[in-house]
Amino acid sequence: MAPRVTQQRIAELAGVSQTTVSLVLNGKEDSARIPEATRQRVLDVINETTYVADPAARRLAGQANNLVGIFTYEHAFPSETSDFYTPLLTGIESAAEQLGVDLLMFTSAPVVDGRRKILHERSRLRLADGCLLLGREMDADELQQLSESGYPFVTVGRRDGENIRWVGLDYKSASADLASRIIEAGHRRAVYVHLSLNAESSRDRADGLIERLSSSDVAVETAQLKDVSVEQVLDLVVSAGATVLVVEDPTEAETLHAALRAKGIAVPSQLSMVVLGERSRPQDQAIDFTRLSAPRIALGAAAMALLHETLNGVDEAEEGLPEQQLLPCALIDGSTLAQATAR
Amino acid sequence: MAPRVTQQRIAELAGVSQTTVSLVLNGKEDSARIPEATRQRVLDVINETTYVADPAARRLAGQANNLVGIFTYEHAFPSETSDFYTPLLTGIESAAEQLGVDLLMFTSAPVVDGRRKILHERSRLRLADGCLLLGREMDADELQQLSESGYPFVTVGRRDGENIRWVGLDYKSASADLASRIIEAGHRRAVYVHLSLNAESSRDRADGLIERLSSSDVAVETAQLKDVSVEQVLDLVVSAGATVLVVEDPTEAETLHAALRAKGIAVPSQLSMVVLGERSRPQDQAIDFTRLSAPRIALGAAAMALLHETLNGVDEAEEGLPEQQLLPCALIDGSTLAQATAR
DNA sequence: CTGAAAGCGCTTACAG
DNA sequence: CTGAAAGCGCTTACAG
Repeated sequence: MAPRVTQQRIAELAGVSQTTVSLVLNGKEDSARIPEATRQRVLDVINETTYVADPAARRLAGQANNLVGIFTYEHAFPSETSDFYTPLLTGIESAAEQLGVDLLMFTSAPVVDGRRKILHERSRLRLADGCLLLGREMDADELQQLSESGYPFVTVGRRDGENIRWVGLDYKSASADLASRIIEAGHRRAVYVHLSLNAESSRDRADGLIERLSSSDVAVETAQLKDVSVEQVLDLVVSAGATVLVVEDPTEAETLHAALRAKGIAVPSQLSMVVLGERSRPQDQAIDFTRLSAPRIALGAAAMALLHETLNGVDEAEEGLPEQQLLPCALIDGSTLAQATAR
Repeated sequence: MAPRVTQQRIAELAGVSQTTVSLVLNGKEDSARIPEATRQRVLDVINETTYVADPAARRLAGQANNLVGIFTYEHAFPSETSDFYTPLLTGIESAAEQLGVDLLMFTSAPVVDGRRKILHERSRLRLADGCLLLGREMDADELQQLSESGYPFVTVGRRDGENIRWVGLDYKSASADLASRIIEAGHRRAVYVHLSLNAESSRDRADGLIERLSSSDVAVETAQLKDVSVEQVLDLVVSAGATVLVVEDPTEAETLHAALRAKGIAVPSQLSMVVLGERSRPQDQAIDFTRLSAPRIALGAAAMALLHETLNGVDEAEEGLPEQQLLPCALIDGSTLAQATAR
């Protein structure tokens, strides 16, 4: 392998000192004013050699190196999770491009039980200036520890816990609004199929939905597909006398919709369905559910912007971003919520 | 921000020198043998403080960077291109994880006319040990220049040009094999709808298909949907008297299939269809085309492995990987290729 | 067995 | 205007 090009080498080629090269690269306008001729000579050599300052050395010497880490608790790219991560990464990528930062994906973090550990013996988090944390569920202790270490990070999604910067989605309000529509349509009994409530995003949805429904005395039975079968969910719908089935996860919603069809139960004429999320690619939206639509691309971009501000300070003209921010979700009418009818 | 915990600090707490701490952390068994008692005392302090060695400093002191760059010519994550990049990134990610390297996505490269330039003024390519290049079409000059600079890189996909390391897919053989099936089914006239032939992958498919068909005197008319409308393609099929429509891109194939259905032309009873690719997610495979299936996840992983070997040398026990390698594609029978019938 | 010291490639006061 | 030098937190010969 060719020996690494260093500032020292650039300096020799340009006939200046290593300090001058560094100054040309990072020179604040006010500090040392290098004559245009010298400056140009150095820049020419740099271009010829495609030299780039060693990020590790820069960092050690106390510089930000425009490297933002991305830590995903699960594999980021497999298709099973791509619905979750892809839109977030889309937003992050476009914001990163605009801000001129590169993205460091921490793929080397060991995966234990299908999840990555942030803080492990060989954690390389500090190679990046700061880090974006993505995942449905995060370990609160680990987050707290990271926060106390002073390492700058922003989580994508609301998190419980003190002093953590995040940008999340206002699932609670949107779920409550959907509950209102259910109430207005005259439904009195509902079944709610949700994911693990270990995730803040799932708790927020459950809270918003159930609080609102309960306040109007709508009865809600809940279940997790992790624990019970599709069959059992349908049985629950029948035994509870529910006229509306609310489902958190859009993929599970499609599974349930197919099962209902197979059983000859028509949606929404015999049973209404409301979904608290949607598939990430419009063309994959098989059924036009009455649902909430989360701005996940915007979420990724907003998280990136907040981290960038945390690292580089507030832009002069701008106001500072809030350290914790909830983005509103849209409601999609869809065609699966009908007036309640006696069953 | 809390002051960073350093080896110096650990050393003070454990009552040893900084060197000893370092030795405890990285000590090769054979070099310095530290007594178990000292060792344990140091480890205890490290555990209490959750100390992690600064990777930047480690790197500077001569430890491997373990950073592999990913350069995509277009945005990597938007859903329009996700079918293309996602499976590749899946393979890259899992290989990276296994090899213990992190991934540096060059999102800061300026996008000009929807494509990124590799070599620009502030190229940060050298942040990474080496780089994987992804994209349907690449600028041959740019590639050559990069190659001459001595920077280690591997392209995902076969490339024309000297001395370039790549892992590609054997589209040519697979397309020829599909052509053989078309011939065996008795077809004498075909229409081929392809993408821009600027890409090696498209040229390989066209070559394999057309050479084989021509060798059996099967007539082939070609068209690009970029240039002509769906309507015009259907007209071409009719005017050419084709009994089989071959399509390179699976998404375009679906569009054409829908147009045929709308026109009342049944596939395959009235017109056979063969596709030289497939959607990346099985569940998105709307129609069971007779097609070729490219191992794109394996492709990503193989490219990563080749780059890693380029950077770190050949593993002792192993044989070296070839610098240029074509992976075989599978043929899927599907249900859209039938015996030719007079029209 | 253990520590002082050089050096990795940078940035940034500080002197000329 | 320009460069010598200290220092960032490590690893690793090299001396005790």
